[in-house]
Amino acid sequence: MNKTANVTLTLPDGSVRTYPGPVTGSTLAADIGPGLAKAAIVIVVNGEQWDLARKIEQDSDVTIITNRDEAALEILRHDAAHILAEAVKKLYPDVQVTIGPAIDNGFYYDFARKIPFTTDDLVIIEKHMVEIIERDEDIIRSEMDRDDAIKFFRDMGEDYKAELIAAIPEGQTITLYRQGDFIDLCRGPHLPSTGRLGKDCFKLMKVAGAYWRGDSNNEMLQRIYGTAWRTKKELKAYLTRLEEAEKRDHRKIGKQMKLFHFQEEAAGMPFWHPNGWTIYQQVEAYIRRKQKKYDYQEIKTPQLVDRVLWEKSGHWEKFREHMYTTESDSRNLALKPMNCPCHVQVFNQGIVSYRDLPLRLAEFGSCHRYEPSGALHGLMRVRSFVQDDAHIFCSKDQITSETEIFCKMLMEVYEDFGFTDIKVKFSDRPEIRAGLDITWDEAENCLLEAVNSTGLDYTLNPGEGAFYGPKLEFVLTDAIGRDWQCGTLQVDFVLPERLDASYIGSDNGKHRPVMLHRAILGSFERFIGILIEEHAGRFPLWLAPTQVVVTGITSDQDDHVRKVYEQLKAAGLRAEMDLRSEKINYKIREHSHAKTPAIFVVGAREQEENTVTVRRLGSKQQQTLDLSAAINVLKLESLAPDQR
RNA sequence: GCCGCUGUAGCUCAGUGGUAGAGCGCGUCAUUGGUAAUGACGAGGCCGGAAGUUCAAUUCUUCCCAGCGGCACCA
Repeated sequence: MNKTANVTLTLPDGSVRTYPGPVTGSTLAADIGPGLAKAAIVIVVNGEQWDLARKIEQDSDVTIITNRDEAALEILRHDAAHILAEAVKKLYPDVQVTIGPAIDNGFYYDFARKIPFTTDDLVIIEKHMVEIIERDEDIIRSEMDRDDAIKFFRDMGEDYKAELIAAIPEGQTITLYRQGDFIDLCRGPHLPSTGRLGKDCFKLMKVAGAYWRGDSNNEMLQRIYGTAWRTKKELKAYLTRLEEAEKRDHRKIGKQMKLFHFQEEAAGMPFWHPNGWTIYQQVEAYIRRKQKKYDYQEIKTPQLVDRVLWEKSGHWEKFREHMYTTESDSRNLALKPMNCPCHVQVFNQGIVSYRDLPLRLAEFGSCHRYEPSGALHGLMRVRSFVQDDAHIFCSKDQITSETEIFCKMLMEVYEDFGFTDIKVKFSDRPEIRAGLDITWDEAENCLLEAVNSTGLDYTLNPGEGAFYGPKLEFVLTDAIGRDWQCGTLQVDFVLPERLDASYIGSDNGKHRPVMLHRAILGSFERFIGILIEEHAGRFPLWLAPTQVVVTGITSDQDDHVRKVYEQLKAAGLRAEMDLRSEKINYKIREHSHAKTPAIFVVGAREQEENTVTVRRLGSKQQQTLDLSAAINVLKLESLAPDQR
């Protein structure tokens, strides 16, 4: 290449700068202005992020990324990971560094070390990180030959790094980054120097174990998590957000509002209390109405089923470790972990005609799964749960229309619960699966065609299908931006085959039906957990365990309070009364804390006029209404969204 | 299941090698008050379970169980 050739850089606004030879991003930024030079983080060269110090030798389209850009976050977090690694390496020379990527909201780094880190270590490491930032070391990129790099790291005693390099495909450039005397294998890019990460913009959060390369057969490494932001203010906002999320934690609210509890003797299996069960029943009644509307038939199937059926269905082979079993009458029985094989048994009774299809069988099926102890998490991951499960038995040419109808139903349900931000994922065949590849080809094509015809946007989730078929997964986003996968639709050609389901077609011949497994809420337990966190316990009236509390100003109104309470009950409202000889302030405070949506206060005046003074949760306003008017307002509002 | 941390009154938590304490809640009594805490008194604990060390264990050690934070798993 001609060394003196001009290099012309084109900026996003179309302006052009020409240099007499290779030029770095730093130089370009400085030429444009000192402000930009200071704020610049990396430069995007023809769509690829480059370090500012890297020489651009060809004419290129470039964009300078500054610390004001969202894209800066990832780079900065990645740097934070390197700084963490340098600090740890310095403080604990016996560790081996492995990998340390940027993640949502922060970064982590995995270290191989015999002794685990303690939270005290974190404080020390954090201090040392601040020192590294204050030293403001240049971060220097270099390239190295593959074999040299492997030897280089092996000689340093960094076997994990050597293993990582060995796994990089031949021919790919291996880049190293050096800051001071710390060198790490890294794709980059990085900030120009360690000082560019604000010393008060990051925080180490927690230590945890993590398997080397994410494989539970491998040894466990020590992972340190941190968070990093562009400004101190952003960091603070993030920490506040975490605190807010913690206040919504359904386990905490579940205790406060007496919704449910767990105990050792039944780990992972909720005990529903009256308040929680009220919510549960509302949700169930709602779904039952929806299913009726969409022509589902509800059934109920046994809890304990002979192992033979699970062997036939294929579940035994894949999931026996996670099934509860028992023995009785010299039969091996398993508590059902799912409902589908039982639903096929219902389908198989008698002879089904093509005229009966699609046949939609729904069950609020109570299932048990022996989940690994470490997976349990409040209501979100339990060992006993109930699904809003249903199986649609149909012919192949009904898959598309059934999918469309299901998607419509699901969207209605989510909207009624207040979730409007829904993502769809398409999961195709997993590595371990049942059925022939041609069967999978067909199932995947059918489902793809179906989802395309719904017009919904979806993303591909490769290899994440169920073992018997591909699936759509529906992910909703809650009030504080967290995603929850709830709904699912799975196309299954395998189970009908295995359990020998058939129907008589118009040609008078025997045909295999297709099974569509589908759920909208997923499990009631988990969905209610999500609702608790979504609403932070302040449920809309139709779900609230207690909808209204009536109380008097003095005990002179006790009889009247009882009458109002009776009228509320007669109106079908979930009412309570509070006759304690406490001051009104005290009672208001207490019922507000209990998140009761409405408080009716009746004093001498209200009793006289047959009115109530209404105070709604979240408002300090009060309004005096005729009793019958107040009851009507609540009655209307307490209707479920599908009943309005 | 794996790594780490935690387990004390109904709840939230303090504490100690010599068998325990606070606030809230709960009960009793007084108080009858107009929209986020009226006061006094009182009752509550096998300090997660089992072993071990010790004159003595809630405290130290080991194992188990459960919870929490991650990892892995999730039909």
